[in-house]
Amino acid sequence: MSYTLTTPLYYANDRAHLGSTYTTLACDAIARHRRLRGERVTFITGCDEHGQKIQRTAEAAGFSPQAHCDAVSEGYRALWSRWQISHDRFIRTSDPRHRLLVEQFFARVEASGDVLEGRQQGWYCVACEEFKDDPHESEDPECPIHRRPLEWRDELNLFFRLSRYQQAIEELIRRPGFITPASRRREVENFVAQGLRDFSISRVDLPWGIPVPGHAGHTFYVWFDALLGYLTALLEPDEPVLLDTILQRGWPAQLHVIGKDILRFHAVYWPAMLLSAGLPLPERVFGHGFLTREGQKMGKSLGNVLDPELLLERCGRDAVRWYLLRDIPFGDDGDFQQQRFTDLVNSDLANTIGNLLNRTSSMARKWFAAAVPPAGAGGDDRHPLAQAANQAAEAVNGGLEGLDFRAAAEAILQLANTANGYLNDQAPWKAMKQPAQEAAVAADLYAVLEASRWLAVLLAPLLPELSARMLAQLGQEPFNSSGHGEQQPSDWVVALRWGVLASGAPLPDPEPVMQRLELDAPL
RNA sequence: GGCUCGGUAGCUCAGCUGGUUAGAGCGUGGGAUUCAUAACCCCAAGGUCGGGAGUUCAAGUCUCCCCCGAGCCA
Repeated sequence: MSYTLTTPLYYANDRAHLGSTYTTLACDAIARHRRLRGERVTFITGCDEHGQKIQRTAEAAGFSPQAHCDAVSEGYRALWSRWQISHDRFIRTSDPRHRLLVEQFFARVEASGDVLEGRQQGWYCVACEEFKDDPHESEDPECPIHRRPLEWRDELNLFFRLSRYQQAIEELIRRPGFITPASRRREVENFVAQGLRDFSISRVDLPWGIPVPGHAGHTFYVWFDALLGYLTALLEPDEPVLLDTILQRGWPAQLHVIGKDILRFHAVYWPAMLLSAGLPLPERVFGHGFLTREGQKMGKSLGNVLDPELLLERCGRDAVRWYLLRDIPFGDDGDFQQQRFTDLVNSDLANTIGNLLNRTSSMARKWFAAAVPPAGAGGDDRHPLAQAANQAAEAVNGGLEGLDFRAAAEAILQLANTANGYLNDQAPWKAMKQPAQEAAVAADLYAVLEASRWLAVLLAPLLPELSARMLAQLGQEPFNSSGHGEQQPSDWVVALRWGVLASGAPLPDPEPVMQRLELDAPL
């Protein structure tokens, strides 16, 4: 069983922003969850490095395009490493191996008769790297997205015969579950229903690109080669570049996670290209929404960009991951609100979950020789908390499978709430003052400690670090969900059983597992 | 201009095929408690469900019109 998932290959024009971080964090949670369940995962990310926009940005900064891309992609790599992203592959489309693969892919497309010469004439937005259809203003048209002047182009290009795949693509996008969330499907359907037109896959006079074999002066259009990065990424770093090998290395992908803006490339152009090359299609394309900040679009002009580096430094990984995954329905647009961010992190993580573990461990230590108390009835899997834990686990697994992080997070919180409520109802601190209540108190504390352990286990895919800290407080080993190093794939599944904590096992000194966020200034 | 999706308590959102006093979490106010990270637990306030008209015994839930926001297309 192998699961291949990808983030977009981020355009190496500028440094990473919160949006790419968001996408990558979400994919990381999915990848970790799959690994924890024992699946072999190939989690791909990387950078898309060709195109005129990058060439110009590099030139403007006085660098060669390659040097510029080296720096930008290194920035991404370093950032993902700081966020502890568990990707298996980081592909750069300026990698020489990628060029070899693109050439092979193109040869197949050409052999299928899907490459045509044509004249491309029209207004071009370099920032979009796209031709714009019929700008109505006759003079000085602007790109509606970038509000920059469009450039007139009139060139002989190579075209991909997308029109030939009209029917195949219609069938594909009709398939339930191919485009998710379903709300985005209609948009693509409408686009396809208007009739697919051949699109140009090469540019002339663009040195910063992969040369098209057999067509001197042409380089590949950036989107054509970028998507192929998903394939190159699958090859082992040392093996020969052979297109067919990818079928043994995890292609087709199970999931492409992308921002909603590039849905069309992934749901229409990309499958058609694959069909032309005789390769199987990805199973699912998920287009998530965008993040705003305090209700406003983030942008340089507004000066309200939230820098992922800064966020990480001031707030830490757990807090940010939690907020983004737990509060923003994955798929919808979301708004980053600082007040809500700190409220939720403090309430959910520090108060509800962290404090539960802290208070329980503290009582157990105080009254039961700094160890896990005798389980008694607390170890029975019909215990109310055991049932709550099982329900939570089911909801977490279901939620994560369906890419509904919010549902998963809420299920975890519900278990924590139930456990807190149980503790208050049983009031062991009162019972301990009564005679002959030790066994009952022990059972209650055992059950709540177990529930806390389940919380830690269930948090592992979402917040691996908090999970590890909680497990340490319970004297348990953390889970390795990164895919690197030693791991027993089934450990996590086995851990989802009531009664794993061994009575008498020592409990370490309690220490808050989650600090409250105290932000005195806007981020 | 055409089409799509939203507009429900301060905030984030649930409310299936229309049916008792519209729900949850966070925030706010009060109470209780002391095991704990001034945490946990309990209770409460509060919303004419964007506006208007209509269908119906009955509409947040259906129809039409309008307003606002987001998006796709032209």
